[in-house]
Amino acid sequence: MTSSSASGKRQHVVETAYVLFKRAGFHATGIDRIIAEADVAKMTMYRHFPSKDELIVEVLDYRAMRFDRQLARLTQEDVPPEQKIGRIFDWHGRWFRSPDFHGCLFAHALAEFGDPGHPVFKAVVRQKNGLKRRMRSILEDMMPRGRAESVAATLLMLIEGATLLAQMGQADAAIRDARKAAMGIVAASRRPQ
Amino acid sequence: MTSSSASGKRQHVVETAYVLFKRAGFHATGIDRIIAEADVAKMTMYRHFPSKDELIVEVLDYRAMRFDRQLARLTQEDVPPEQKIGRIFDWHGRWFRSPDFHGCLFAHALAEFGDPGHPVFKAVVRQKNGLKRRMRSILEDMMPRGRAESVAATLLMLIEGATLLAQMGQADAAIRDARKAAMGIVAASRRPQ
DNA sequence: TAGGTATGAGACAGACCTGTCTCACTACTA
DNA sequence: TAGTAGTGAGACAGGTCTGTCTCATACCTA
Repeated sequence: MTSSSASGKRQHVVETAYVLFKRAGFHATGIDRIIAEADVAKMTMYRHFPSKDELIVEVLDYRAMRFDRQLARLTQEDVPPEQKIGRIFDWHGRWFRSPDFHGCLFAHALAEFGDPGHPVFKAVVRQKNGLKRRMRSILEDMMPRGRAESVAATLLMLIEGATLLAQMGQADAAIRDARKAAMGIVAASRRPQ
Repeated sequence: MTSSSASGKRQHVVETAYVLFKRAGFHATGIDRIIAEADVAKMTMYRHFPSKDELIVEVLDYRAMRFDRQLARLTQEDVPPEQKIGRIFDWHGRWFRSPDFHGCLFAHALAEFGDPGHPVFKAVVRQKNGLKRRMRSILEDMMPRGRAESVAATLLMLIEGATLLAQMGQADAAIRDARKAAMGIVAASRRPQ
């Protein structure tokens, strides 16, 4: 990490904070810990982010962007909608089995910042709605708009629930059951009524 | 609250802590806040609970017990299994609409205590497995044991996902879609294959 | 060379954290 | 009446928290 890169330090702080927040949570991770791990001066951090809360929002937005990009790449290919949905669930299954899986950072953020007016809360809502919107647009190719919204919400619930069960050590069964239920719901909703 | 009741203070601390944890989270709620709200001396609290972590476990176990009791009462009547499952979802719907709903305290605890070896983590797993077990035993009256386990896990995921969406302000749509999906899955699994 | 920008290092403030300790008080019981 | 258990009030220790401040240093560019 050379100091010449325009905002190298800034991004490095975001990524370091992400890892720490993911492992230990938001309140339990102090600024001192973040700057020590990132090997950055405290003032460097505070010059880029006016407060810890804004750093948290930045971390969440950054991860949401990366997640959305992966999702887009995963579903851009010209395959049937069912298969696209299947790929989303498969992707989650691989995520659950990844070595540093600690549950959903956004769900955790919602747990620690439950005030709907808080910027962190809003960042979480943005991400979850983004995922739902993406699934809905896939489903709209095979069912009416209103039905697609309902089915997308249901799939989102299955994904969120599976993520929670995966964090409790039931990753394999969770993704299997969730995927099966999802495919069943999608198949049952095929065609305009 | 008379001081004569054997463990009146103890239970009062548990219930006060529950309200505060629910609203603000675990790390964000300090001991000082709890004893001030409960109007007890600090030593009174520390004589009953050796540490904050053990108080948290006590709060979770207490809430898990109350929840399980309500669930038992809700499903003891002699009605078809489908109807029992429907009642569980309806109960969650009412919970989502209750004035002081802040999401699932156990899911929040999992977010803040992600270490599988931590007593709080274990308390969460106990509660979630308890809910799953109860649904499984209902389902076993209408489908094979292995199928009941899978369906119960799926219903649990729907409930957890619906709770998260409800916290994000989509309570009505969430419980409607989750209930509908659940009833569909249960109906599709009826009879021993 | 001169100037501007980003950074490093760390002291510092003020608040809050968990947990311990002492001493006095109340209420009940033997 | 004497003793015991539970409690209240608050000081206290030692640590951590967020956020601010100063001063020195490195680097790039004009």
